[in-house]
Amino acid sequence: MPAATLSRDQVVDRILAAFRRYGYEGSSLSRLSEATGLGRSSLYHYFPNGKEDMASAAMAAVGAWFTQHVLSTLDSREASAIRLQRFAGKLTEYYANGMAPCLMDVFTIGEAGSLFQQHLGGRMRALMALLAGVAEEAGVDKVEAAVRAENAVVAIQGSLIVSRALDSNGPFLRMIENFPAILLGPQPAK
Amino acid sequence: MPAATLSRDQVVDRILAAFRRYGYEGSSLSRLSEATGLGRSSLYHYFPNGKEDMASAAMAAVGAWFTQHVLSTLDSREASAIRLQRFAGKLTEYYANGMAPCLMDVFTIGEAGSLFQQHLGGRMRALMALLAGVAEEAGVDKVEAAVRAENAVVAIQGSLIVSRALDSNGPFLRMIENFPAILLGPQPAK
DNA sequence: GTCTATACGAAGATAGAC
DNA sequence: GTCTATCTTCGTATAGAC
Repeated sequence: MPAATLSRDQVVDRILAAFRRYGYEGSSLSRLSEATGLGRSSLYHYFPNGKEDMASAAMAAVGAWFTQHVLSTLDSREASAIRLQRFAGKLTEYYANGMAPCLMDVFTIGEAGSLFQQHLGGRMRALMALLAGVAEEAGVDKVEAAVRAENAVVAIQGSLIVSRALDSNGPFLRMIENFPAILLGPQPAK
Repeated sequence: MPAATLSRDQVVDRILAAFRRYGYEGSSLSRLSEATGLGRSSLYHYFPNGKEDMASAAMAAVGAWFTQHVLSTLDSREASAIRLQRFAGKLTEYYANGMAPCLMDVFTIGEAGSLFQQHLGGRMRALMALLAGVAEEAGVDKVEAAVRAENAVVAIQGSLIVSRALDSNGPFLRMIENFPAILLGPQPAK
């Protein structure tokens, strides 16, 4: 019933959603077919190398979305705290308030790990570098900024897992609220 | 070739290792058979309900190991900081210096999520309660102790993911070093 | 581009001999 | 308890018609 004419981008978005939800091995072609409304043959038309191509496309799509909507929030002339707040807001959107898994987590498990580890590592490093940059601009020492950027991505990923395990988005939302302080604070005192 | 006579516990340990490494869907019976050195029939002899039974056994095994070796470190009359340091040491062991995934992460993905979410939630809550208790004993306010316990498990889980994504255990080891401070510190200042 | 059909192996599971 | 054999369904992939 998703029927009719989905653009390729829309197809990839649905594939991405399936991978995030079911993982790489858990996303069978049947599920991907169902998720996109496309028959197997159509899927192979778009992605000649099958599942691996679909996963690559999903990675590329999430990369583009992140760059456009999330990372771009860090690139303005406003105060660091404001930018980080906007950044956190976009994270909240992307992670569906903390209940949607991160592809960087899901794809480090199982076969996908070996297939995409390098790519994932690059993404993670790039994100950390950007966040460290924001902290530095706010006057944080270079070394300390790198530490805090690492703490920030650790907090994002960890809060997603804990939220899923508890089936409650509390941990994620608390992380989001505290997010600017992770990078800028000398300690929010809470 | 692992051949001969593995005890049931040893069998379960190998099954657990496979699940942590390949995830639930990624751990096919073939892989589990190979990992244990047992044929399919033998696996079904030990685990009549197949893969789901194996996963339950793995969860139970990791629970027992954690209780015996990790959680027990929190239960002494020594200073909180000392206990947390020992706790962190055991975590390091369990997570193989940060390079072995956590079952709580892996089993929140895909089908395993629906099968074991409740169990996982209970474990996560129990762990947080214990850690919060240690912080309280050290004089941290009850509400703040709960927040810090949550931050602690978030840091554990997040650092594992970031370490895997970067293919470097740096993030995990830094988290371990800082672990007591997460619960006790008014801020380690770095 | 999408459909139907089909191939083929893998996955999960069971039966029965030993 | 383990082995061989078997069964069924599923997963991945391709061929060829429309």
